[in-house]
Amino acid sequence: MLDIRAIRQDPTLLRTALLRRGEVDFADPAVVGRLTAAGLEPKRTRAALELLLREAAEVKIDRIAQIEALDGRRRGILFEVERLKAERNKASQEIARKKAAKEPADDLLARMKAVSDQIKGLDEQVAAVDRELDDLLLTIPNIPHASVPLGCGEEDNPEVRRHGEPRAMSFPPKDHVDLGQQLGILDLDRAAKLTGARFSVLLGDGALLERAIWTFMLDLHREQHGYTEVLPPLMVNAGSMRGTGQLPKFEAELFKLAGHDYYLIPTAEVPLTNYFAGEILPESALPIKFCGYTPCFRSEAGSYGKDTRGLIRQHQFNKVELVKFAHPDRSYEELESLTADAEQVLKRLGLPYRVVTLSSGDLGFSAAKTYDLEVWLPSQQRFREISSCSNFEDFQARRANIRFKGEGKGAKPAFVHTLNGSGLAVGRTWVAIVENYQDEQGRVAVPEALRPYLGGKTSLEPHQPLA
RNA sequence: GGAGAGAUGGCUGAGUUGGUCGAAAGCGCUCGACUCGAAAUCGAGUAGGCGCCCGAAAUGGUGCCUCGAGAGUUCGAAUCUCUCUCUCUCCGCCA
Repeated sequence: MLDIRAIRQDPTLLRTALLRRGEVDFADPAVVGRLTAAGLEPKRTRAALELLLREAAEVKIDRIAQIEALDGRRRGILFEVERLKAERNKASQEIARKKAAKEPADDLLARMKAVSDQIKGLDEQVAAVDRELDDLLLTIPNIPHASVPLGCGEEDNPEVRRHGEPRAMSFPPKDHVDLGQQLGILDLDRAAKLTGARFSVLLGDGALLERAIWTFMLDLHREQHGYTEVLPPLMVNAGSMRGTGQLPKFEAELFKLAGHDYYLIPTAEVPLTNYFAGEILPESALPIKFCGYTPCFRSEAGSYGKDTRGLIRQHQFNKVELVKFAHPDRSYEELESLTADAEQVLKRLGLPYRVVTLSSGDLGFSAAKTYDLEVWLPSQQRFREISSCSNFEDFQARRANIRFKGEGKGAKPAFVHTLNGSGLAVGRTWVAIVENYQDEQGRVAVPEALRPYLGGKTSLEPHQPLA
C-alpha cells in the first residue's frame, strides 16, 4: 500500500508510476488522441509509454482522481466530527461537575444527546469513506524504483550478468521428464491419479535429491550467509495475505480451505514477512534475515497451456525463501547481497545462469525492484526463472504495519523495508540438475556440493520400476 | 469438542457502585545532577495512530481516537451488554 500523504503531496509520482507499469487505459479518447497525434498506435508499447510519461502531469488517471477526492472528503468530515467530539468531551466534564455539585444539568444533557446523534452519523460516514479509500489504495501497485528500466514485459528485461557456460553436449539432451521417468525417480501419471494435473510424485533417488537440495540450500544460507532458519505454518489467515499483497487482488491464485478462513501459502514470503506484522522493531536489530523451506501452493489460474509438461509449473512445489527486514537507507544494498546469496546456490551447484532486471512492465504488484535469476535448461535451450529477488521498500511494511524505532529521545517509528527472494525454487533446481548433469546413457551426475547430502552418491543410475 | 478463568503502556501490575483515566505503583529504559569514573542517590522524561494550526523544514501548539477486535447502552465506557479472536487450567480426542 502506498502512503496517502505522499500521494496527496505529489500526485504526479503515482501517475508516473502507473504509466511506467503500463497501467494506462488505451481506450480513453484523451490517450488515443495524444498518441495518434504523435503518429503512434494506441497500444502498450515502449514508445507510447515514453510519450505519455513526458506528458505525465496532464494524463488523467481515474483511480488517482478518485483517491484524491475521497481523501479530501475524509478530511472534511473528520474536521467536523472532531470539533463536535471536542464539544461533547467538554460538556461531559461539565455534567460531571454539576452532578457532583447537585446542580441540574438537564439542558446540557438534552443538547449533548443531539450532538451525539450527529457524531454517530458522521462517524459512519468517515468509516465508509475510509473503507472505500482503503479498497482503492490496496489495488494500487508499488512505485518502481528509479533504476528500473522502462519496459512493457519480459522482452524488455535487460541482462545484468551471466555466470557459467552451458555444457557442450555431444548428444541431444533429454528433458527432465524423460530422464526422471527412465531413472524411475519421477512419476507424473500416478500423481495425476492421486490428485490431478500439475502434481508430481518423486520417489527413490528423486525424493532424496529433492530433500538434499533444500537441505543444502538451508545450510548454505544459515551457515555462510547469516540467515535464521524458520519453519512457519503452511496456512495463514486473510490478514497475512493482505499484508504481503496477495489479497485482495490475487485471490484467484490462492487455494483456500473450505470451512475455514485459512489459505495455503503460495510462498514462505507470506508467513516469514508477516512474522513481525503490527510490531515496532528496535533499529539496532536491523537487518533481520530469515530463510525458510516450505511447500508452496498455487492455483496457477490463467496459466493454462503454459509449461504443462513436467515440474516447471506445479500446484505444489518446494521452495527455500529468503526474507529480510532492512533499514530504508540500506535496503538496496541488501537487495544486492540477497541476490548474491541466491546466486551462490547456483554457483555451488555449478549451474549456468544469468541475472536480469525486471523492466517496469514486468514488475510484480508489490515490488519496487526485482532481479530474476534464470538457470540454463538444455532441453529448452534457454534460461528459465529459478529465483526472483525483490525489494518491496515500505509497500508491504505499510500494509502489514511493520516498523522500527531508534533509541534516541526524538526517535519516531518508521516503516522498515522488506525484501525477499527464492533461494531457490527446489523443484526447478531439481530439473536444472537432472538436465544439466545428464550423460548420453541417461545417468545424472550429482554435483559435488550435494554429495554429502546424498550419502556420498556421485550419480543417479537407472532402476527397474518397482511395479 | 465440553467446562472454567483471563486479555490494561517495553515488562510486572492497580483500576469492576460508569464521570476530569491514556491510565496508579514498581521495574526497565533515556537524559541531567552528584562522581576522576561507576554504583547508590536525587530530578526530569518515557505508547501509537489520525487531523488542524504555525513553519522552508526539524521542532512546536492544538484537537480527536486507541486499555485484545468489532458492535451496543449512555450526555459520558478500561469499567455495563452482545459477538468474535487469542491465552491459561481441567476433561475428551489425537500425531
